[in-house]
Amino acid sequence: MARDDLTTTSFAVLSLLAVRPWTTYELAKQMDRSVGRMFPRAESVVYEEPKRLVRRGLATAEKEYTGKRASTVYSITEAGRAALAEWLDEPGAMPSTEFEALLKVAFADQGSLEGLRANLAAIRTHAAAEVEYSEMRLREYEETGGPFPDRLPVISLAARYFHEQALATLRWVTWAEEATHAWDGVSVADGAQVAPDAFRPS
Amino acid sequence: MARDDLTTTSFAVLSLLAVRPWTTYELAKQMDRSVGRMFPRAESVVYEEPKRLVRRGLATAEKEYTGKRASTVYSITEAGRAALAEWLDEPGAMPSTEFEALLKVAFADQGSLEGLRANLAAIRTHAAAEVEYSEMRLREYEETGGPFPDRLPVISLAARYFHEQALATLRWVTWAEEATHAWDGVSVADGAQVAPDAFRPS
DNA sequence: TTCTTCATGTAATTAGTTACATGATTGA
DNA sequence: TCAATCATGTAACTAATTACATGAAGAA
Repeated sequence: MARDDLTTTSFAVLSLLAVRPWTTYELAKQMDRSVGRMFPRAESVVYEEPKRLVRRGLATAEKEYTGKRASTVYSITEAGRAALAEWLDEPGAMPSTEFEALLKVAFADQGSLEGLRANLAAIRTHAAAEVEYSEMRLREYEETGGPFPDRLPVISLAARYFHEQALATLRWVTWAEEATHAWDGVSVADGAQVAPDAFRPS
Repeated sequence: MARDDLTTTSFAVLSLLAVRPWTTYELAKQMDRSVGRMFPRAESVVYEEPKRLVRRGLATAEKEYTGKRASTVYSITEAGRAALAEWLDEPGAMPSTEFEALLKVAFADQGSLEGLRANLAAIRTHAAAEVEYSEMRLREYEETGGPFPDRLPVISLAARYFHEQALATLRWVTWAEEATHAWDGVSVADGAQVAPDAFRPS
């Protein structure tokens, strides 16, 4: 008897199913758009999860056809809603971040100044895009209410989190680029200095 | 012939070895203290990596004894420094975050108001601890220069990133708790509202 | 003497990734 | 007719986690 326990990924998919029924294809897109920002998962995983939920009785599958092309629509069951509510009642795991580019910044003194600058530039580009994206989403919510207007109270909480984080990263990288601007090298010996305001954030 | 490619984890360990030689035990501790914040890994992984580096010729191992108790000290080789410098020259991966508690906030309308509040409270506690911790670290760097004073220019860049992020999360959760304070329920029907300033960050 | 820290592993398991493959439908 | 999107998978692989186990040294 294969045990397959429900993971956070399972509940992420179940959460989406609680909003409305979706095909796996739609689910994969939607994971990317919404859930993917707090819990990114590969497409292939998202395709497997609904089946597991069906095996557990938390969802049902229904085949539909567009001409000859088949698609499976998954819906949440009452048992699914109960399991979801139970899961939601327990506080979740705190954030865990992987940030390779920042790791390279922290050990930039073992590399080159160009490497450090290239890394900071890449982070800046990404952060700027994130800010733009999150502001676009906030505008969309404000103007149209988004695809699920009745979910806006909770959605706006999460949306604002991403906006704050993106802004913080952009502020940081702006400061970091300025702080390293005068450097002639990557180590103290070669002309790297601690910024005067490094420990006294303005 | 087993191929074992170097992962970001490998380079994380190699980066530490570039600073000074360490035993696996020290490495595991240090990963937790420094690298672990941008690239968290389980202890057992950290115990395996140095061996892989030795196989690749990027590090050397030397046995030492404290009485009868053996420990292995790993050191970086010239080839190791070269490989590290090469890796540092390429921009690294952008941040990827898993945040289960926020996922629960985003779908709180499928649960209970108590669940949402408990989650926000847990996030607040964690964020406050993070702010405190990062400020303690910043103070330490300012006052003592930290364990590697010559690395301070790059270390202070990373340290300030964590501080900014922690502050941003704390600001957000403070706002979120206030925004949900007047709610009587978790859905619009039950008395959840979009905060007046949800889309206009002050 | 007892607890904590130092010190190093292994075994079992799995969630997840990457890459590939296939074919239908729709719109330009 | 061609590209993009819709729609769904599988195969191979592995990095990583959790949990357990052992024993020495030093401090209280």
